[in-house]
Amino acid sequence: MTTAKLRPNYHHGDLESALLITARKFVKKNGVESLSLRQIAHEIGVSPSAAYHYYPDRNSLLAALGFSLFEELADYQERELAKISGSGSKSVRDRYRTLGRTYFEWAIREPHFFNLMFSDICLLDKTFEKKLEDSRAYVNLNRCLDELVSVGLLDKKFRVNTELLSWAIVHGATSLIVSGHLQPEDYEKILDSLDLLLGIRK
Amino acid sequence: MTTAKLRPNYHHGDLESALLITARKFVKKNGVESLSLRQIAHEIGVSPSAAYHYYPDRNSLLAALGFSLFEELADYQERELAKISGSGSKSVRDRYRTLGRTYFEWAIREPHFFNLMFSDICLLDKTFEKKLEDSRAYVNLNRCLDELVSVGLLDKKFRVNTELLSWAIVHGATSLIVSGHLQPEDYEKILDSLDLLLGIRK
DNA sequence: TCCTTTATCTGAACAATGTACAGATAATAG
DNA sequence: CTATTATCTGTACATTGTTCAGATAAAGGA
Repeated sequence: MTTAKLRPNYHHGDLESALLITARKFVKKNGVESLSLRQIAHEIGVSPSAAYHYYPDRNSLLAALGFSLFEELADYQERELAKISGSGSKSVRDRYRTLGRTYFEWAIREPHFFNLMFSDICLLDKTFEKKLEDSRAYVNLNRCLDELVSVGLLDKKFRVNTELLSWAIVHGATSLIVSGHLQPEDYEKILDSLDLLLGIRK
Repeated sequence: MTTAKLRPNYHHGDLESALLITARKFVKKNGVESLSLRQIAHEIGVSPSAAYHYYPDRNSLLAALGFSLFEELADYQERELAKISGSGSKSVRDRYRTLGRTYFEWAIREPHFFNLMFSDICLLDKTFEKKLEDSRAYVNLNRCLDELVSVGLLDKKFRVNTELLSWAIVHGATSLIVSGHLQPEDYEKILDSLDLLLGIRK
């Protein structure tokens, strides 16, 4: 505490990130629907309308949170990737699997986060405009697929939109499981089915 | 009109389905978030609390709507399937493609419906308990894959969880496009990428 | 040091919402 | 014709997102 204040939160100091952190806590526990700006303000110790100095409305705060969650996911993926050393064909294959597995595990662990990230709240947000090509997760996936080619596990002539296909499969399996239409054990089944079709033995 | 009434909606006659139909209209236009029980009641010409005789709360009405939308999707798919006659390898292949294409087109045309169907509002609903195996769309997919085998387009030994894989790919592509992370034209790219890997020429 | 300006937050207000509940009303059965 | 039951009303309450005029503290200039 730098200075003693009569009203410690009148000038909070970093209300913007406090809002984000508290919003994250609420969404993590009970999902997007349950998030209340007033409850957040109350928890921080600030008036109901204080948030409007930083976010024009409730959805803008949620969109900002959604954007930061993509960064969190990429962080997690990169931490897990770092555990796999080497550049041999086995390591590259491991890294490719890890990208999918971490995506899935993240979503299972934090389904409310996953739902926010792909909800229409985040759809039209300016923050997302730079989009895909700059997204770290997407860059990592493309790099990994290129490594699969250079290591001989994927023929170069088949490397056409494989990043889109990979994402669609992993995201589709994950989404169907998070939404309760498939079971968690189906994730492996789906990947195994693909491997079988592609003639890859485990 | 069977009988002239002083208050035509006091005993509405079929309020339950009127609620569903009106809820459908609201969700179709502006999505789940915007749905208001009071607006629905007002549009039907009934008091704000009338709905509670049929649905315990707002989410229950939405879940019932979600369930009916799966039926609608299956209806649409079956109408499109019926346009393809014959049982030759070309017709079977067409039918398989049609199942995916209709899923995708339905979602693009009615993104708010798609979002509701796979939201957690529908997650814990009793109506969904019979689940997958009874779902007409899922039955149709399995039947189509079996036809692919019997017609020689898919080796029997590769027919392991291919219904899960097919659903994951189509659903994943669709979900990423509906949520704005991919573009509509990426749907074909994803399917083409898979065909390329599987050695299927168009 | 004092005064002005600017950024930040308050507090009261408003309309809309989901939901609960006691009672009114109409259809139905005896 | 009457009693019963299903269906809907009307009122009420707490909560929410959002607005806006004004209070407060910090920063900058003299």
